[in-house]
Amino acid sequence: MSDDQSHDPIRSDFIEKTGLTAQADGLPRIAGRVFGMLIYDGDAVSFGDLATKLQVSRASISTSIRILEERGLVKRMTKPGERGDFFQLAPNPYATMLEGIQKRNRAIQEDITETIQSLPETADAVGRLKAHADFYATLDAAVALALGQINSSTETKQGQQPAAPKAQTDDQ
Amino acid sequence: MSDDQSHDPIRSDFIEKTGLTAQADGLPRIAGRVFGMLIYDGDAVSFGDLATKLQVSRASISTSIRILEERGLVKRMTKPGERGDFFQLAPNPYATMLEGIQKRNRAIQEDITETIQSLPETADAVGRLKAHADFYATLDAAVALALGQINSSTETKQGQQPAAPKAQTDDQ
DNA sequence: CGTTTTGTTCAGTCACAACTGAACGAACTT
DNA sequence: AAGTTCGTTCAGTTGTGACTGAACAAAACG
Repeated sequence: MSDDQSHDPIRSDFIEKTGLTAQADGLPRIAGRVFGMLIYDGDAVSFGDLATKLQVSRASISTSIRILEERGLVKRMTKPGERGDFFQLAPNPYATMLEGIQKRNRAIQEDITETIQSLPETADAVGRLKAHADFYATLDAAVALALGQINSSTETKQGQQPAAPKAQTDDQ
Repeated sequence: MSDDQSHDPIRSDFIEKTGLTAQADGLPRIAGRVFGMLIYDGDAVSFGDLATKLQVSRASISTSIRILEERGLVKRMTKPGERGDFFQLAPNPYATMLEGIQKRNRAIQEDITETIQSLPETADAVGRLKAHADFYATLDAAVALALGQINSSTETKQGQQPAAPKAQTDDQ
């Protein structure tokens, strides 16, 4: 076995950093480490391996995986001969992440817009609130652009998987 | 006094939402509420008023203000006749926020790049790590674009303040 | 000068979310 | 059938950070 990565310091470093980044993004750190491990290792990883190699309880793996699935970043699968569940990165996780950011920005922007509308136009807060809303609008435009780029570049690089842009997986 | 905003439900609603948004961004909620109050009320607000109107301890105001100052979002000032400190939004807070995001994204991207470089090119993780780095690069480009837009639009709207684009404040 | 106000700091409290172990149902093995 | 293994769920623990009150130094009052 040429790839017993258990003590690869570069690998564990990367995984740890991914965990911290995720934590700063409001995810549990373990979820970030799972994500990092899936990026680094590439192929489908078994549930048990996640728990063992990351040295955390299976309960933690379960909830972390649930979160990552909810966000559309990870896909659960099975292997023909094998017993348990396996996991790998979802087809286009980065686009999905951007969509999440987009959704959030738009919700905030909407909130501010509603505030403005429920205010008399003469109120002197209106100008500043509009600037605030504009900020999110600009940010949204930028994210939309990034999303376009990422989608087009993945279509080019990988053979085009069906790639349904709306990707309605039957999530619960 | 036509502007006793103490019981304006729209106002407190906005301030509360700003607090929640800030919390999701990793700031203390009270810091977000201070920020929201400064946006809504516009003019310089005294230290005491912040504590009183937001109904929190002065200690909380102190630390929240410190954080907001460190991030360059709020400026401390004094009023000629008055006793204590006053606060108002920094000149271009939204640009500053974007710069913060930019800084973070670039740091992450750099980290990933270093990981890639310390890896043999043959390692099959390299491709996925590059995609990961690409994600942050694309995001960075988009944020840079948004930053450009925001800077140019504020230059247009407000009279142009010196607006030093690099704005080296002696931070912390 | 002494007294009051102002803002910061620090120790302590509190709330909350991450994480764990144990209990559980479901599916597989024998 | 009994016995494993697997993943989820739930109760309990733990760790962390927000927030407060009190103590404090500095400045403004009288």
